[in-house]
Amino acid sequence: MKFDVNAIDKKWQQYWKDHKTYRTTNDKDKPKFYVLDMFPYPSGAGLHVGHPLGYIASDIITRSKRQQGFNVLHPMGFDAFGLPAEQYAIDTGVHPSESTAKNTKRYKEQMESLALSFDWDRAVNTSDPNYYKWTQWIITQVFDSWYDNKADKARPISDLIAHLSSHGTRDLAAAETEPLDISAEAYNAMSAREQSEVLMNYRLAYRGDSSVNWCEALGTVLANDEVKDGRSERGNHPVVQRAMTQWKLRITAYSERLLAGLDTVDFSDGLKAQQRNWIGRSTGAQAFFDIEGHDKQLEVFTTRPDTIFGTTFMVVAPEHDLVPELTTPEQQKEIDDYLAYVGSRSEVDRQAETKVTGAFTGSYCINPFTKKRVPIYISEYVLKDYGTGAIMAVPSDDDRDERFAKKFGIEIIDVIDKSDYPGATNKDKVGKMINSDFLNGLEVADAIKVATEKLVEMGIGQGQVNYRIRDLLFSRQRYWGEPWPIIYDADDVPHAVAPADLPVELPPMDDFRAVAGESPLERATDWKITPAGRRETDTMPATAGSNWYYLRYMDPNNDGEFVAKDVVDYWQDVDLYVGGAEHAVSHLLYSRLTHKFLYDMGKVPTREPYKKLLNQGMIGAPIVSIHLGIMLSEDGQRHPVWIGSGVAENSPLEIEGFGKGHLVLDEAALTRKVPLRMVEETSVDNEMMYRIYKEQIDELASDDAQDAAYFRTVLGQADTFVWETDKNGKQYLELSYQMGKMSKSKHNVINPDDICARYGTDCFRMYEMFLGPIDQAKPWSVSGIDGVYRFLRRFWNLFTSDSDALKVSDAEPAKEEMKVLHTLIKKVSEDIEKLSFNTCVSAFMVATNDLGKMKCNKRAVLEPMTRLIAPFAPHIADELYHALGGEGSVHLAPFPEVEEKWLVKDSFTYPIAFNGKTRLTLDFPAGASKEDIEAAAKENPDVQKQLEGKTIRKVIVVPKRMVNFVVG
RNA sequence: GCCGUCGUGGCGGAAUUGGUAGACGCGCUGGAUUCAAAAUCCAGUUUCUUCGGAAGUGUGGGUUCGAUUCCCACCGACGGUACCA
Repeated sequence: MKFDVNAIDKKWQQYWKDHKTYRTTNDKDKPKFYVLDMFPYPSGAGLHVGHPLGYIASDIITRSKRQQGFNVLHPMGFDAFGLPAEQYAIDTGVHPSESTAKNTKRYKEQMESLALSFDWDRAVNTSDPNYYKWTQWIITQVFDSWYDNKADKARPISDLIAHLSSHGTRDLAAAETEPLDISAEAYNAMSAREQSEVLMNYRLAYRGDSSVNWCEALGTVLANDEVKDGRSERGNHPVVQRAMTQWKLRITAYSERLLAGLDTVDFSDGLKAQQRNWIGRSTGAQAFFDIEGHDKQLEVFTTRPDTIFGTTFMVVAPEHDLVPELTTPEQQKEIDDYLAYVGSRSEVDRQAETKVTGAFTGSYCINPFTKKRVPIYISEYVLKDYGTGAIMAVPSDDDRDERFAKKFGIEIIDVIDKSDYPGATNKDKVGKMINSDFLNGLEVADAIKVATEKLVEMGIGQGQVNYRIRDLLFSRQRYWGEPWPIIYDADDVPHAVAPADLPVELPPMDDFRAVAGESPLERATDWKITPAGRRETDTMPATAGSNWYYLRYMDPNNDGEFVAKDVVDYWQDVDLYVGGAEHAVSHLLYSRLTHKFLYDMGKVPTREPYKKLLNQGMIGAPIVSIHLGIMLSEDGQRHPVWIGSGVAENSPLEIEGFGKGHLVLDEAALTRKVPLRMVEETSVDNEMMYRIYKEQIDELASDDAQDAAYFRTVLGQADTFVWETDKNGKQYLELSYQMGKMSKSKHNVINPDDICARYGTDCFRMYEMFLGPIDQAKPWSVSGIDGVYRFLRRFWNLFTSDSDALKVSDAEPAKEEMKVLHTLIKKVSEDIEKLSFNTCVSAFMVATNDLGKMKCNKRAVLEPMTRLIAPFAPHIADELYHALGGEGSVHLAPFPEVEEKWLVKDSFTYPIAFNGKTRLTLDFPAGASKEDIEAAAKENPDVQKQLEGKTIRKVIVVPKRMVNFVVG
């Protein structure tokens, strides 16, 4: 029996594969537990050490639940559609289906070598037609549905058609793009095309005009969450606003339920807050202002109807529909100039500077409360897409309105006396109303109510709730996604493709470059034209496939349904979902939406897809840089040189072959990143340092690794090195470093394969868990992994003799030994439940150290330990379990249960504190009463010494905790 | 600006309901073993100290017999978000 980690890894990985140890059946007799990892997009770079953090954590939960008798669903799959694969294809000419297949294979191999206990027979791939058939089926269901606000659920479109043809829009409370007023007669008299347009106003998947994020470089529109700071999240290309007709999902119909559902799930507060912010619910009032000399009114949304008396001007968005009508001839030029200015500014410009700009239209509104004329301006600071695209401006109580008023010389009327609330800002919504006629003297909260009632009474407004969230843009003009399963007939009326005709497969294409905002599928003419009409050529975004994948794992090979009813009734929902926080809004919000829709359709039994969510923290790595300087030699020559990070400008230098001189650092003294592998991590005077040694560089000549080639290129950029010498006489350069995200371009990616090959998979798994709390960001550092390796070796040594032979005794274990075992079982069981894996590893170390000191080799202690450590170190556990004569795999053996009788203590060690400061400890029997302890403590000579010359004012005794003397 | 998370030795981090701050590991120091090295093992390692002790969990206050933990104010780091009416 040898502690050969690589051989043990290989042996057991093969065993588990051969025996299908992790196969999960839909066995309804056992209690279920569903542990899900966010499935990855399989990129060409493979996994780095940051990825497995979550995978290992969920695997530990999975294995322990399995050992506890649960039927555990723990699947993995691939989010294979999407922009990156397609961009890669365009860059390299490799078809996305090919690169995806290759990367998927690599990911699977890496995951297998990490001993992640997935049931690979249930794997899904979103780009597989057998999978996206059901993605398309779901979207046809969404297309053929509308949202009934009265029933507060989605209903079939046929119900809506029946309603429209018998009652028109009367008594219809539906989620809609815009309010319609159509009689039954009018509806029935419409052409098929016109009726279809009416239905589009209500469908949950609909085609509509709007201003969208257009990315020229990617040739497609993007959803709001795919745009960051006016640039595309993928590729960092500029994004502009453009009016286009696009497919959308009516997520706004579900705003309220998406908010309410957050209270029922176990997600972190931060994540819930992010979703709430994204939905952005705000309560206020709708109000209509008369426009002087016009029939039309200007509609605004305000959260502060109490401040209408302070409204001294109006502002509408530059893109607002009424702008042309409002603009008077005298103001035409000014408005045109301003619109031209706005048009010239990109999203990035607009966000970068928040100058006060605007222009007067020449028109006026009438303030409904004061009856005064208030001028109407246009300005960038009012957004077309929020509220009604128009505001009533109250310069006294809104900072932006105030800045605008000051710039344009508009009157400011104070309407709120905040003197009772020192330090209150406008956002606090507090104070007493002044200069406001019937509102005077009211507190703001009351005034809001009264003012809203007044608006209703006057018939010019009402209370209203507004949301920031927009309908979800669900079209992409790209190739690598699910085609929208829609066919337009001869009248251009869209129809969902019948279930029997799904999937609508992607046509094979070689050139799928997007051209001028047109989907590449437009060019697949044979595919596009069908007997029933022309196909929709837009594809769906990557979220389409990932929105519902957790359901497909339950029943991955079902040809007749996306998931069978009895199966989903058994598995229900995800008990624990593990993944990165970067999906806080997009993926999690959209899959919650899909789930709620399926719930309305009666297809899933639960209201929320994910019960509990765990976000693993990012693992950072040092980005190490080498410094370039110039040596100005005495003869005036300039030589670029590599120097240590600590060498200051003007330091005298002397280099063989270059002569004497001094160091110059200028703009060109760039720092170059170096691959981590070439770098030595050391600690000098307790300071963490990174060094590169001369002897390592000398070795590079014989190394043909990619890193080395890069490094040689870097090193070629200077004439020589200015070496420093350490105490052993070795020459080195000191490097500077900072912590950062792992990325290929920073040369700080650490591949788990390398670590596993060197230390074994079990060591890697335990080390990742040992790094710290799972949900916190932390730096990767190789130092420390040796400690975990040593621990595993010591753990192994408990079972073996010096000559590596199994040496386990059947003798009765001592009480102390059983206490160590059960303390460990208790700690590990509790901490797994708390998702506190780092403390589990510590507990294993403590127990191993203790048993090592006791020289314990009793089977009754060691055998349960193999079952206990199995979720963490699956290979070594199975090896030792079998060595002890275990049958089957340790991973199907019962998880040890704590026996409290071994944990009962006869006595407790009490800290004895004086005025709260602990000075000594004393042992008292476990059953001792407060009085006994106090009396015994007072008699103790050490205590008396502490009490000398002092008066005891009070003695606090907490049994089984501590004793505190309050003295004076 | 707003929302959220987090501040503990040289480093990663631990500390149950408010009850011995620094578990465990790394690193470092000294020692054993060795021809030597690696590996392994043992001891020490918060800071200051007049060697009696004293201080100490970002800063300043508060509650308490007792605060890393609870409350208030502030400072800093990270993540998200932003003319959102």
